[in-house]
Amino acid sequence: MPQNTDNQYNYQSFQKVARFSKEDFYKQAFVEDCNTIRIKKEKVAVKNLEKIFEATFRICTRKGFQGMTMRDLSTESGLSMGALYSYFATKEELLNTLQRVGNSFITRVMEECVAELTEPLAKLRTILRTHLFLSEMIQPWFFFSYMEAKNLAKKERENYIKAELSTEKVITDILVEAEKENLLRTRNHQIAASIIKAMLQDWYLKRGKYAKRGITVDKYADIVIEWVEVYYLQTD
Amino acid sequence: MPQNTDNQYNYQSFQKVARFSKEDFYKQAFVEDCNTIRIKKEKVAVKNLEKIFEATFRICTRKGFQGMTMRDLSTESGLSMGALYSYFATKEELLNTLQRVGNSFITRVMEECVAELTEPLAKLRTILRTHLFLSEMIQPWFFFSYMEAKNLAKKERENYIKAELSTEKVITDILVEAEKENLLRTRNHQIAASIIKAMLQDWYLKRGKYAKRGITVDKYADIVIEWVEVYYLQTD
DNA sequence: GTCTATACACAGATAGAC
DNA sequence: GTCTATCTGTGTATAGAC
Repeated sequence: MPQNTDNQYNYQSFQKVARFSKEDFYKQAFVEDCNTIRIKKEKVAVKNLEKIFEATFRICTRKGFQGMTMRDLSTESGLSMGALYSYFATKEELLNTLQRVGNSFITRVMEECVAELTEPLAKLRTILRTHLFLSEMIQPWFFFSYMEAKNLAKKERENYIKAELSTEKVITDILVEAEKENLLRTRNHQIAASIIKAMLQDWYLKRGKYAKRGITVDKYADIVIEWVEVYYLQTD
Repeated sequence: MPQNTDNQYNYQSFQKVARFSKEDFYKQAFVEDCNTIRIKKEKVAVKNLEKIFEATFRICTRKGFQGMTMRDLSTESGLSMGALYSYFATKEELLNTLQRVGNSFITRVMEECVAELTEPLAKLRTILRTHLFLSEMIQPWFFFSYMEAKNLAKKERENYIKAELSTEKVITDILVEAEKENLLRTRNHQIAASIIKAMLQDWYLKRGKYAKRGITVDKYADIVIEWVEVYYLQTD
């Protein structure tokens, strides 16, 4: 992971220095599911999983998972109906796989990003930036995951909620820690964390709007951090 | 409309003093669509529209509009399949109607709420509170509208986006006006408005979370306004 | 104005050839 | 490992009785 001594930590360095990329996402999908996937050649499977996932995101952005038919997916991915079903048992299974793979990918990256940091404010800034950079890198996944969470089966939906709250908890904990070291004002940190979370989510939910206005992810990160700092560093 | 000389403006007074309520929502739906609705007795129609809309919200919160079948809707609303189809021509038409009615209702209320106010900061606070109170009163509609916007036909989807941006524009304009009168710091008001919009949306998108934590809409309004004021009134 | 019964299109899923 | 052809259930929508 990058040594995030702050200023030089931007989206470009995140992509370069980090030990992961979009491709790892699909490789991880294969490794996690290779027992249920009928195709055994890793190279073939990873390539097709990428086609399937990307096609799913494209279609679902327009009409949602329930609105996507397997024939849509077949056309858009370039695989036949039969081929599709050798990568997952049912349509619902595809949804579960997508959610699970994304969540474990994100959890891993978020944990790695602050592993070497100790100073609370640096940690806070890094967490916020990393979350935004991640949601920039795999925006379609974040959007999809948010929009389709309600269609998950019970067990998988619980996982989703756990992951949601865990991000918020990470932020809350850092805020509490920073206040203890007198680096921040006294505030209701849990509430603040959920407001901050809302700002982070807006990035991947309204990606098109920000793109149209020429706001890059680095710019947006600066904006969020500015709001947080003004809120927490303001002197009366 | 209430004379919103601020402090006493809360959710209770919003409901009491305002010239509208949840019931008006359904009445408006009938008036707007009475030419396509085959049922001519207003009392019957309004009562059934309420059943249909409420059932739609309940089902779609769980499985989305595409996931809802007409049989689901028939069961949940207590009307037969045949009866349902005398209120709208197709399933898609139901979606369009819901979006349209909600949008015009909201537009009307938001315009009325600041009609008698001139002081920019009072206007700002009132706009923010009113938006939150509205999304509290018809939360299921806000949630539904946000989640299903992508399923709309072209024309109706354009309307949705227009309405979205219009809220943001109203906030931006007030911020610009307030800065001109030296009531606020110089900031990028359009960006600020979109951050504020994200906070407002979080209320209806994460209603359950806030309820679980005992945060009322009045409390949440105070929180949002605090963030905005700290951001805009802070002195260097 | 509301119901039941039904048409018929299209969805998810699979078998078996290549 | 991938394809085409096909089965079967379920979806939207309507006709016509009450």
